[in-house]
Order: sequence, then C-alpha cells, then structure tokens
Amino acid sequence: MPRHTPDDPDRKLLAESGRALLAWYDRNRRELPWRGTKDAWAILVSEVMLQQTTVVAARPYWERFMARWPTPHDLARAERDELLAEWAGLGYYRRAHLLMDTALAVAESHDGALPRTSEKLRELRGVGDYTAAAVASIAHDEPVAAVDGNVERVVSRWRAIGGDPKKSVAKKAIRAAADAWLSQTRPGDHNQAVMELGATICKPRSPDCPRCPLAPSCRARAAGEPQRYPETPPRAKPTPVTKVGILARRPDGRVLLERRSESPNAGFLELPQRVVETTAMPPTAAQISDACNEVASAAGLALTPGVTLTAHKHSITRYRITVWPIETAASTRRRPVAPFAWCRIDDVDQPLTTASKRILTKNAPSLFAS
DNA sequence: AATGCGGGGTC
DNA sequence: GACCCAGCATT
Repeated sequence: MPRHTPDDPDRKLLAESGRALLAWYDRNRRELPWRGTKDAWAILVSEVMLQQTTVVAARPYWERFMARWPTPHDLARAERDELLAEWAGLGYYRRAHLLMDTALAVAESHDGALPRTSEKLRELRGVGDYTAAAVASIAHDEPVAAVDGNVERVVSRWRAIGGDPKKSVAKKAIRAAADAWLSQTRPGDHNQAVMELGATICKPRSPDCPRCPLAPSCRARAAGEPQRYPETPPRAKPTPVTKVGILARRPDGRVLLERRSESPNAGFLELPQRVVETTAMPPTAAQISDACNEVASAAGLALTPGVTLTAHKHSITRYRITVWPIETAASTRRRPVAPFAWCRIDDVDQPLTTASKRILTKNAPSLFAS
C-alpha cells in the first residue's frame, strides 16, 4: 500500500526543495581541488582530512598528498613515517595511521582497488557511515545520504526534528529525512550541497535565513527560532591537566625529543613531558625536579632543571592542557636511550607535534633558523 | 579567554 | 552509550 502518490504534498515539497537546493549549489559552490574529480581515492583523502580541519587548512595538505601518493598503492609502498611527517600540522594524527592501514589493506585486496559501494567502503579503517556515504555518492553516484554535523543541523532545522542528534532516536529521524530528501539523479551533488549550505548559510549560531534556498519550507524558521535546532545538551567542562616539559638543548643546535610509541601522537616526536598533579601555577620546584628526574632516568641522561619559561596552553576535546617548559641543562656526552634522541628540528622529515613545535618556536626560535 | 564543534574507533 | 583522539574557529 503505497502511502505516497505523485501529488502527495510531502513528496512535492521534497522535490521542490531538492531542486532549489541544487540550483543554489550550482550557483554558489566553492571550487575546490577535489571537486574536479571522480577519483574515489582523491575524494577519500579529502574527506579524511576534512574530518578534522577546515577547507583552508586541508587544501595545501591535500595537494601535496595527492602529488606524492596518487593511488592507494603509492601510499602502501611509502614508509609510515613519511606519511606522518607529511601529516604533521594537520592534527588528529591517528587518522593518518588509519588511512595508512586502509591503503595497505586495499593494496593487498583482490583487485587492489578501493571498494565501490558504501557498504564495502564502510569496512575500511577510518571510514565510518558518513565517509563511506560521501565517497560512494560523490565518486559513483550511489544514492546514499551522507550525514555529517552540517547535514544534521540543516535537516533538523528544516524539518524541526527535536532531540539530541547524537542519540539514536533523533539520529534515526534525521537520517530518514535526509534519505527521503536525497536526489536520486545527483546524490553526490545533493550531499555536498547540504553540507555547503550548513557551512556557509545554515551556520550553528547565526543562520543567514534570508539567503537560504530552503527558507520557504523551513519549519524551524517558521517557528521563529532556527538556532533552537539541533538540540545540544550542555557539555562537561574540560579537565585541566598540567605538564612539565623538558627543554634541553645542545650547543650544536640539537634538542632532546621523545618519540611516542603510543596514542596519543603515536609515532610523533615531542618535547619530553610528564604530567604533574598540582594546583600550583607554575608547579613547585619539587614537582619540576621529580618530572625532570623521571625523564633523566628514562633517557639515561643527567638533567638539571633551570628556568621555568612561559606556559603553553592547548586544549583538545575534554582536556585543557598547560605545559610549563623548563630550560634544562643536560649531560651531552652520553647518547640518550630510545625513544629519546638529540634531534635537529629543521629536519622536515621528522614528524613533530604541533604543540611541541609551538613551544619550541616560542622558546627556541634559533633552532628553526634554516 | 571561553565556548563550541567533529567523525571515527573502541570497549 | 561513553569515552578517547592530542585543534581550531567563533564569539
């Protein structure tokens, strides 16, 4: 028993809104390098990069990446460290590892090509529902809705869908609405259009409704408060974390770095640092001394803490991290034990975390002289 | 300076 | 479903 007939008002509304959306997209879409291709690998790489950064930041990384590794096979043949070094500065480095895993899996798979369906793409490491749908719809016109944060916002407003989109009830309702709405003729463009609308017009705090192609049929707008959707529960306050960072330099311009073997920042070089349980800002001399001794013993060096430098703050998801860099004198005769090493930081092949790079740039600019 | 956001993995 | 990942744009 078909519930929809050709002149069902619902169906008509969806079709009209879809046309308005695509017409808007055709006039207003940003020209981006990965929008000129139907190559699934190029699109996958762009999607993975865009998961964690803005278009502006990701763009040069994507250009370099594609020039260097134009197919999954090219990446599969590369050293993991080369990828990490190329990814340095983009953040959320775990995704680089997952992309490497995917390249290796694809290179070893039957035909050595990326799967063509969203269902199969979904099985790759680092590829979830959103990314699988985005790649399949954009590269192969598979009619599957790609629902990211932008789409959640646009759809929940347009249809006035209440509830927390992170929870399954609202999530399902939003997905159902997005699926029903999806253009069957241009699914890839439709998906990109909704995301583009969310990024440029239907923004989280200040939606620009007068310029929105969906305004005539938008229920949240009709209700007068588009910002009320989607419903977002208050977040927990970030946990403060205090660290002591050991800044030890040699006269030859090398600096003591520690290579992380575990998450977070697995495979990356960092200033040796240790968490301190403290309320003192800066930490007390005893706490600094403890952290220093810990690093000294792990590295097999003698370290003597000196001046406490200006704190560096950065935050991630639910931690607010304060690092106190300590100018430290080191015994330079002995070779440090792995994973510690005296490193040149103007050596571009070394993957250095953004936080450590900033601390070093601020406190030891001469190390970047080259 | 404080706030808000983001997709995927894992258990 | 809760928590982790190890930043950045917006306000």
